[in-house]
Amino acid sequence: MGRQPCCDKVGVKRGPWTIEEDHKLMNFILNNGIHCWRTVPKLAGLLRCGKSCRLRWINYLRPDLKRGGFTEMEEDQIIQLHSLLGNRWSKIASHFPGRTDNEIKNHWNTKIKKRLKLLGLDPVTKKPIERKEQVDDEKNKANLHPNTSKGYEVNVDIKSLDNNETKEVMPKTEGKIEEKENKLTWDAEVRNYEMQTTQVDLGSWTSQVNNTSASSYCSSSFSLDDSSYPSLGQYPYLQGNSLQQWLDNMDSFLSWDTFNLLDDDLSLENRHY
DNA sequence: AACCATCGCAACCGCAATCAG
DNA sequence: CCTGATTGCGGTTGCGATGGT
Repeated sequence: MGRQPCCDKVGVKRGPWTIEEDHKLMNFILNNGIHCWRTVPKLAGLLRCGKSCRLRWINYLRPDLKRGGFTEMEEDQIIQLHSLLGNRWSKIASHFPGRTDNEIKNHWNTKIKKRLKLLGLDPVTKKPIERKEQVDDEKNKANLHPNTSKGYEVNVDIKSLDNNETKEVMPKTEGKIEEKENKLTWDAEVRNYEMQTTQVDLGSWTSQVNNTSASSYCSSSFSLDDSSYPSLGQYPYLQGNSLQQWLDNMDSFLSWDTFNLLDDDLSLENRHY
């Protein structure tokens, strides 16, 4: 089945967002919630496509975003999760409240990969690079995975982490991971990892994510009249502040330190939008 | 000072998954 | 169940910032 473009690109603005546009989008979402991304730009008075609005909100405007560099602990956790999950950035990001998949992906590509290489480790296998090359040679000989030119994402090897036999992660370009067949094993694998992880209370985090009440403001299907949909009051750190106050602060929101300070005091709710 | 290379990150693109009629 | 619409995701690109020559 073919796919329509998300919007007709005629008359749709592209490129970097202006502060004015950000204000409009934020104002709209905080007042009305997200009913349907496709209608958001029209209702908010923006010449953007819904997809662009969604991305802007998720990656930049959401109040619960944690800005600032990744700590070494976070990096280590990303590396561990990546060895389990591969390039499934959204899954990885779900373990980092306030972080976006885009942010983690960028950080991985620009920093962590380099860091691992400096340590003489292959970013994918976390094994010494020499050994990886050997493996590649063997693959070439066997004429496997012609798409390796696509990059590192095709070689996720989590077998080395566990003796179970079913959790092989296939490259996306070769077809989607056999998620359904392997789902139970996969979930168990991730749970196992989470139980082993002591740096972050992943258990409570995932339970938050699974908690239906917590998911209420993350739902993408609510009506504009529905009191359960995301609104200003759903963001704990905004309670007590007027929308105008917050928007005023946003005049200088390129400096996100304000949010980071708030983040220190308030535990953030889950972040699936 | 001017130019070039590299880096970092926001934003875009296209596909797959999911939803709704 | 089928089909079209919408959302979510991961890969990639574009560009401003920064550093080096």
